[in-house]
Amino acid sequence: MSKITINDIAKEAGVSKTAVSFAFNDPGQLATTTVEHIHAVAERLGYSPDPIARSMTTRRTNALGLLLPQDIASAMQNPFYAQLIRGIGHICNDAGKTLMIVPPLRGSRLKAIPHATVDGFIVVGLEVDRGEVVMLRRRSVPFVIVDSVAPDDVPSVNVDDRSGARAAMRHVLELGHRTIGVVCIESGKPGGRKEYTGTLGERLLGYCEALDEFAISPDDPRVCFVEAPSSWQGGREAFEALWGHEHRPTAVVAMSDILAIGVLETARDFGLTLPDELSLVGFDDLPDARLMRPALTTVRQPVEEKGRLAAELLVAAIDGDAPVQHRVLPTELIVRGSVIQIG
Amino acid sequence: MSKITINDIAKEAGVSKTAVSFAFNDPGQLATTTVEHIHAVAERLGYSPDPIARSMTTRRTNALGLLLPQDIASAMQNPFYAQLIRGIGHICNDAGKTLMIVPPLRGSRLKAIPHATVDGFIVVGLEVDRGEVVMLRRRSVPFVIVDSVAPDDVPSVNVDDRSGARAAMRHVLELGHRTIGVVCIESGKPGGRKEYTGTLGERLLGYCEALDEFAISPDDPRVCFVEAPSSWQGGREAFEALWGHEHRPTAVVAMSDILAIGVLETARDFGLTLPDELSLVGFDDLPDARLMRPALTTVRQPVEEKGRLAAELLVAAIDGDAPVQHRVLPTELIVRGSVIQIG
DNA sequence: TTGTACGCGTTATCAC
DNA sequence: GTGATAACGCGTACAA
Repeated sequence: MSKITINDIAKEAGVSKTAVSFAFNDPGQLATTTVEHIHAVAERLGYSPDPIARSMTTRRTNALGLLLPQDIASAMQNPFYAQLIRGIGHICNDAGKTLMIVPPLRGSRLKAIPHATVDGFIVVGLEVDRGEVVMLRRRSVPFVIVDSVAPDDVPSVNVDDRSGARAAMRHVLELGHRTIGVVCIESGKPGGRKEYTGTLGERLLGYCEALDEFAISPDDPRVCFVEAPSSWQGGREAFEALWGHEHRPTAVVAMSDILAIGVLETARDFGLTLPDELSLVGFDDLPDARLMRPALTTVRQPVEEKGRLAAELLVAAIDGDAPVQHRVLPTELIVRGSVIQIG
Repeated sequence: MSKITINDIAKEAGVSKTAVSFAFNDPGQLATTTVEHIHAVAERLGYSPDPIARSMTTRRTNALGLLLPQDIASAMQNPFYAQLIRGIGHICNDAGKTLMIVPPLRGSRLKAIPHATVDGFIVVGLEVDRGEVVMLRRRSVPFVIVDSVAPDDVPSVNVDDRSGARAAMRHVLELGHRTIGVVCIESGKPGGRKEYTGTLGERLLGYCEALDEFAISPDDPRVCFVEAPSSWQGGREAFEALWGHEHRPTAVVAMSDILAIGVLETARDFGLTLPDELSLVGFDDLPDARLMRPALTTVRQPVEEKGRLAAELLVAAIDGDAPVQHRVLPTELIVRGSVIQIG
């Protein structure tokens, strides 16, 4: 029994394809008895309209795409994405959409873009070369950029990373720390942190501004920058690098909570007691941050709100009524127990 | 500048549609110069093949569907899904697939199934009535069932919930606890836990078997069952219910870690010290379980492996070479610090 | 209610 | 060996 199509139903019910279509999509156009008859036949034969064929003419899939910068497994390890997806999910729910997670295809986002059957994309972690933007334009589907500066005609959602980062570093400095490890998120680009742009650049700038307020140069030997992928494992690597460094830090400032968590766990493995022997501040305010012991002092960014807003803008763009918006959401330092006064 | 189609390219390049199609999909069929010419034109005009039109003929979307029992936002609050998705993600990565998250549409999974443009579904949290199975058959796409008993001809992945649950309850009993709160996952069905089937039923059975080993009836007044949705919030409700109960438990056994976490946090809000004043055991072994203080004693189920396996089976089914498999993965009690000896 | 054109590619089959 | 012609997939939309 191969696939039942609308033709099978039309034939069996003795009506036209159009009638069958109406019976499912706009029953008001047909006599009640006809509708019932068609439904009965469809039921009996086990007919279900092919969603692809439908999309072909409606030009709609009712799916939003989330274009990831990395494979799904890595992304899902980072609670940031779970939260972002939650935000997007609220809108999917309201708007009756599904969510397609689109990872790079054979290592390339450019390859992934042309294949996804979605009505539009939410793009996170845009790289500096921005080939994606070109490719997305080519697809001629709407898209929304998250956590990167966007072209004027492309909606975007960002947070005030710089202020948040500045507040985090300032807090550490105010509590007397001067030997500080800074864990940066690896950009994947050559040039390292000198070439940071977008979110990473803003956070780095914020850190440096705070250091500057305390008359500390980023090149001061007591301030040690390391880079690591934003993951638990990355945090482990970062701690190991910092701990092997000439000046062991009294405080670690991390660009993400997941990094901070990795640092914390590894520090513990090394026999350290926190926060007594090492202070720690993160960025993101994941749900875990509140649960950890010590509870993590961190910078809250409204990740869920970010997802929600991005999805809203995307749905609006898909529906056509889209005054392009560039939104910047606030960040906030959340002081918990992971940074102590010293000196 | 409306949408560029294959016809535009063919016309502009002075070739047939076929040639353009070949240039993209099977360049070997064409002379090198022709291919280059076509690519140049496509580049200049900004052509990108429409994935829907392509799917129309290939009958492939290269998307796996994950059919959720609840809306995306709720699901993503539960780390179980993040982990499951990680597992699926590994296979998506290897097989070059995307992952479509399909929540109920207007409250109904049955409505969601016909609309998703996917090559197959992974179905979690199947309800007892199983209308989904009928609808999925109608769609005539392959599907794999996770965490429910499946028809013989449908692949499935389950874990040995009963043994795990039995081990958890036995552990609590062995350490001397006799006044016990059991937090069950709400099935959403009338009849409550008496009507549990599948995963929930197995876990409940496991608990009861362990109680039986200690000659305790499930109806013993010292054993108090409550039901709550499997979420942080559900854990809160559960604790409040248990704490208002006549016999305040010395130990709480929860059907999921996320419930246990909610219980723990709420207990803390009530001023309790854990594990001294309340022992706690979960189920799942989420990453958080290890991080919490006290670290959570729980039953590990290989969630990620479950996702991976389900995706593997689905991909195999899609590709047609599918000897139907019913897999049951093992569970294991992980003893950490959240249950103490009493009496 | 129906007939029919149409959407946008893919893939035989066929001609040069 | 290269490339074109035309049928096909499965619904929807518009005129009749």
